[in-house]
Amino acid sequence: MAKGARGLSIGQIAAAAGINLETVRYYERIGLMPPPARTEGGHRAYDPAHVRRLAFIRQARALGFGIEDIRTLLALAAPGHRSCGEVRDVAAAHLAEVRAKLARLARLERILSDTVERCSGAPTPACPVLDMLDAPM
Amino acid sequence: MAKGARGLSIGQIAAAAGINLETVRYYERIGLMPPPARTEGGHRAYDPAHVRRLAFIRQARALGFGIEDIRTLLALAAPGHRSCGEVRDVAAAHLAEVRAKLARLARLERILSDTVERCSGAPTPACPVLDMLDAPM
DNA sequence: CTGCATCCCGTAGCCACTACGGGATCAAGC
DNA sequence: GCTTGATCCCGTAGTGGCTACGGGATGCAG
Repeated sequence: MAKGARGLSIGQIAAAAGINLETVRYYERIGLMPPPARTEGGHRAYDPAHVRRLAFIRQARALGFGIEDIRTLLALAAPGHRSCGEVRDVAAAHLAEVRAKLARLARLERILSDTVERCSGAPTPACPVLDMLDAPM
Repeated sequence: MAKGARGLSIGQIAAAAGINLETVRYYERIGLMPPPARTEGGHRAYDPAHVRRLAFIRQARALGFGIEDIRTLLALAAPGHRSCGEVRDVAAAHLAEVRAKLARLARLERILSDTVERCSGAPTPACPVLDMLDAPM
């Protein structure tokens, strides 16, 4: 064996991908990361393909994709299977969810902001926040 | 006993407040709702004060307040303890969190929307979505 | 070869519910 | 009074996506 047979430790790929070490083990448990080779002593030994996959997962998580979506995306990203249409469908569905959450949060922001502002403003006798919570939407 | 000693069933207050029945029992388990009186057979018998409290909780949840915040708000809303300043602090802190989430979601929306749009547009050879997931932020 | 960093694994906790299941109780109709 | 069907009882487990903990085994530098 000349050299390259060693592989990266879990701590190393975790650091490389900017992911918590325990999260990497979690991804393996749920089948999102394939089980890597092991050293004689039982420690995980990863290769660069694992790092790329982990970076892909991190990126997808950062964009808010759920684990199941990522599972699908990883399958669709496999070489020879690059069906951009299906990928777009997954991304578009996720985008729709993001937009729904965005709209809901914007509504909340408006209500809370209005109410809190009224709180610091005019010297009303009652508490605007509590009033809002007592009144039905 | 003339009449009013009966009380509402859990199903009735749940429906009245628009909350899942099992959620009401959950709120009682975690101490957010006080334990109501019981019938001889052990069924919960609520009074109107419970309904008001539950409506308050529902409103606060709809505005995105967490359970611990609601616990605080309920204490601050107790008669004789109406300190609007503290209430405003809780609401303002929550508003800040909402704004942070909003900003993050807006970023995601922009990225996803740009990428998905590029997908349906020009006849590029590769998949823009997968490209984005492969590339670091 | 010693010492310390790292890694092993399983389990439990987080939040705010939701679901399930087998039995008890309630209210209304006859 | 009795039957029937709706409702309610309680405890437990599952959801998503991790994160934390603990006690022991390994890896590697000096």
